[in-house]
Amino acid sequence: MKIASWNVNSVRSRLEHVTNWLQQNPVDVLCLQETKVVDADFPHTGLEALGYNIYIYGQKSYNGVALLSKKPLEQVTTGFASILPDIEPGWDEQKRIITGIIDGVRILNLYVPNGSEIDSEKYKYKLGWLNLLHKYLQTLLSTTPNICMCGDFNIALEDRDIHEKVSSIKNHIMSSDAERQALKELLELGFADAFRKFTEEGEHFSWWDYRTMAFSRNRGWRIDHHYLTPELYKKAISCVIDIEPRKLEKPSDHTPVIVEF
Amino acid sequence: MKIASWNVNSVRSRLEHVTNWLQQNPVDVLCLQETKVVDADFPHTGLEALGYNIYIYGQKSYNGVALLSKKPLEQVTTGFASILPDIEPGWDEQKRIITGIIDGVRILNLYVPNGSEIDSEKYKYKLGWLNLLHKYLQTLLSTTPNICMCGDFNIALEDRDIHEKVSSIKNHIMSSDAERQALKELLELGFADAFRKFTEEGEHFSWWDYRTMAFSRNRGWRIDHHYLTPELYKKAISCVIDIEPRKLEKPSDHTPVIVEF
DNA sequence: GGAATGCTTG
DNA sequence: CAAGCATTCC
Repeated sequence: MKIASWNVNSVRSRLEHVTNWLQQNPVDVLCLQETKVVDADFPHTGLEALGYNIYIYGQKSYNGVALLSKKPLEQVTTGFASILPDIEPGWDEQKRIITGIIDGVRILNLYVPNGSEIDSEKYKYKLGWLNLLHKYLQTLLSTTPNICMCGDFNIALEDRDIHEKVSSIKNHIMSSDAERQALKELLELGFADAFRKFTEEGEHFSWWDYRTMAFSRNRGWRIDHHYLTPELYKKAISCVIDIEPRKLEKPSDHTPVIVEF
Repeated sequence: MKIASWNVNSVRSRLEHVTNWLQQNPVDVLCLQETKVVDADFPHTGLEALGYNIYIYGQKSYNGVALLSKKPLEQVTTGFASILPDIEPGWDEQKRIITGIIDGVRILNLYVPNGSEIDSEKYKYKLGWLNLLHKYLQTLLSTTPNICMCGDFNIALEDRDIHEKVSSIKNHIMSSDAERQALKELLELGFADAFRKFTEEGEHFSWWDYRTMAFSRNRGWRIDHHYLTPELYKKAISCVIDIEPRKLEKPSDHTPVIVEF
């Protein structure tokens, strides 16, 4: 089974890239982030024509996630509150989580907040969001032990996940201690990085800023991840970053990552 | 010699259409209107690669005209004031006129004001502008008797230049009596419509509103013209509208018109 | 840098 | 409907 994750930075702007990529890469499930569209306006046509079932959780302008799956997914739920009914309302105003089950495997598609700048309000929101995700995962694990948690984490866990020029900067957003610590604590629930099962060296990235020719200089960050529970991690046979879509005209700033197990 | 006129509705948005069209249609001179760009930002590259000399008279956001010519043009001048130094300042704030000479023929490239609505301030500006153009032409004719005056006139001179659905409406902008009269008075200086030398029937248009599917219904207007002084008119061997560019993705609302003499 | 919104123009 | 602009976000 192949599960891909791709922050498309507007599914409507990227529709042709996504459909072309799926024709070349007919993965079982594609997890999209930053769809930036309300559900009523999601571009079903074209994706459904390729044989995908579509599950969406979107909003206007920002955020938004979607699951595309060849086989219908079971138990699709969106937001935190469906799993954690007692949380403060407001946490689901930003549409960032969608999950469903395929062949007994829970696919969890995340768009973790970016955080803007260290110590900003958005940074605090990011840490609070990750804290809530911790509880959310505990609940999920109690019923579905096999989870593929993937998406745009907006966190590079290690310095080798960041290009040389920036990996030395202390406390950059997406690599600050508090964010990394919060992510590590999630992973200690029993998740391992599929990409690092197969590739130890650095200079492999999934996101390059649009500015300052970051892509042509390969000044990127690996912030899109697939984290697998033990049984799935054991079964994983590959995890690759496909940088081709980043080379196209008007690309997303992210490129797809694909795990196979 | 082939002289084309094309209101491109932003030369930056239409750059690929223009370069592709010029490769298929290597005219001697291409007159562009509504370039919508300041001279510093005009996209020289690509057009110069096709072997064109570029003469521009642009402004931010609105209007703007340009001449592209295989051979260098002589005596290129822009605006009214270069020819009519005594006019009130202000008439050249909107960049709508550029002219130059090739093989003894003066090419005059115009973007006549649209006028918005009958009796509006913009309508009065249009009539004032045409009145000034009259004086401008008298001066030009005294030194260069062979003139190809072309561009977007924003006037359909006769009812056969407008699709059936609208040609009955009295006093529509672009076909009101005062505009037509102003244009006729210009032509009485000694200009004739190159297109009508070869084609008598209606239903030939050069502009279709983006709205209401005007192009697919062929609800257009013929408002882009080549008006020739007698000797050139005699020499004219064709004048055609090329509707192909209007069929492309993200087209201009106008399409090129080409005269050959 | 690119996509979103809301604005103005044609 | 499709340009432009200014603004916000990442």
